Amino acid sequence: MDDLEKRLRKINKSSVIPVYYQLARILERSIRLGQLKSGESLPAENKIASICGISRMTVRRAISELVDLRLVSPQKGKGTFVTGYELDHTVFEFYDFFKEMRRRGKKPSSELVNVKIIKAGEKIAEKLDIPLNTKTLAIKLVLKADGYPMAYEEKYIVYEKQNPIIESEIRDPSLPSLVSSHLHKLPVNSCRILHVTIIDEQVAILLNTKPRTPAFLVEQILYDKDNVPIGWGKSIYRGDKYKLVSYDGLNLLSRKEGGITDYE
Amino acid sequence: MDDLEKRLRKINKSSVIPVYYQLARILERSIRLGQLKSGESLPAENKIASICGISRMTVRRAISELVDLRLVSPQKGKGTFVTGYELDHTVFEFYDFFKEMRRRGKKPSSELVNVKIIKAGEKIAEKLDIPLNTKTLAIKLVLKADGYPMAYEEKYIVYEKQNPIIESEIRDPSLPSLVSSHLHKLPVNSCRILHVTIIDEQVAILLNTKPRTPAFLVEQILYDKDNVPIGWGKSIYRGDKYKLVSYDGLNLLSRKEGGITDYE
DNA sequence: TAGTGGTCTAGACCACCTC
DNA sequence: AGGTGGTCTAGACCACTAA
Repeated sequence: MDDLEKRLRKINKSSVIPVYYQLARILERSIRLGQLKSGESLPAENKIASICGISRMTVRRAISELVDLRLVSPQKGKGTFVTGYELDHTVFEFYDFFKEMRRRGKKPSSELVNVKIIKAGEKIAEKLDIPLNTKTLAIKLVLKADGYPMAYEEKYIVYEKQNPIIESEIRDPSLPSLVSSHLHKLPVNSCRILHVTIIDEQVAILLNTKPRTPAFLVEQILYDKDNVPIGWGKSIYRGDKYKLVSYDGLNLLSRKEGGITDYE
Repeated sequence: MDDLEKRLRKINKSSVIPVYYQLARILERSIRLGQLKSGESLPAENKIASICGISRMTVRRAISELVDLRLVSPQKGKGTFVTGYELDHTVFEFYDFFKEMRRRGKKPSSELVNVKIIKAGEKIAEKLDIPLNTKTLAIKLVLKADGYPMAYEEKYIVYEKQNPIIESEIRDPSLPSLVSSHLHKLPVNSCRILHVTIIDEQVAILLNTKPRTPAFLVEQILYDKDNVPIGWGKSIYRGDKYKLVSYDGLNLLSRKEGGITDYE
């Protein structure tokens, strides 16, 4: 408590480092190192402001960073309280295949397995909330990084015959861009579901791997602004080539969250 | 452009809904519905302020929400620009087993498979960065929800003989709390890795499932404030009972990110 | 030089909570 | 009534960018 006050007084108002940033780091350290314990409250905003000799708005800016980090939660009329220890809450970021590969410095490409106009079967009809046998554009792709097969993807969108199918768009593995270019409807909401699955024999051949190995399955449903489903896709990522990584904690360098990375 | 101005003028300063919130939603809609396109810039902060008749600080508060949503990225001296279409960036939240089950309204429990002091083998020695054969506390658990086995967990921490092992702490499936109670060292950083795997025969028996079915494998490494590893654990979650769900997009109700959910 | 975003101030009023 | 966080203002100075 008293200890914290000492540290608060060390804030350097004429530093190039912003005051709100210095303050946020002081408070973050105090919490993460256990000097401010879960359930305790921070000093009042006005008190911090007067201790540090800064404006209350600057204090609030610092505290809002701690709120974003879920270290602290303010309660109107009462105070700002340190929340429970948060190393057991993790966030995994997940990017589209092309973005992810570019991020990793690898060259993404896609190979068309086939494109068909099909009549919606039970599963597709349910996912897209359309009648059975509605004409549906079905696209199957193998996704590669530096020419090496990494993932397999199936995408389904309702077919509009007036719109030609452009191959370059089909090969782009982003369902949102495909949907918006074919349907001229904007996907505004998206739901993604991450499952585990086992690679079957057909996909194993396409991915040049053994059947019955485990894999990530990412399902994506896109909705327009009226929450009508307009596209559905599933992607199978080789389990031997992917993992999702996430870092949490004090050190700034490791705060950056990871995404899919090589698994070796 | 002109259209946006019209909407900006509609802001109601005497509403119970905060001005910054109204403004953030107007800008968010304009971006998500494609009226403000990727690469375009928002009106300058001062301009928005004068159009709406509000303070620049309030405008900044609104824009900072869009930054958090990754819809927009401000550039010093130039302007604030709409970023690329972001339905292809997903965040999966992941909670500890106990927290997750309570969130779902199920009663979590754990069953000890065994607790041993072992000599670190190659794998553990490498993960914890300790010499081979160092005494290590090894804990194996089955995690249950409403009595039904859902996950299997192994945890390893360096053994300190002066600290007794308390069963209630062992059964708590949170590695951070286990480490801090046994070692009296605070875990300050955490690294989690999400893999896919296949359940082997021994685990299949414990989880009352068939062997060779797919599962999530979550690895966690904990570090103290000097970035020395102080605990390692792996958890295997039944692939038929888990999925990670995430919603993105315009609608407020669906903005809330999902976690692990039942898979039926 | 003019315009932009980044930081910061010193107030203000409010709703909420506790006493 | 007094303290707390939530919102908002009307300025200010700065560093950066572009013409």
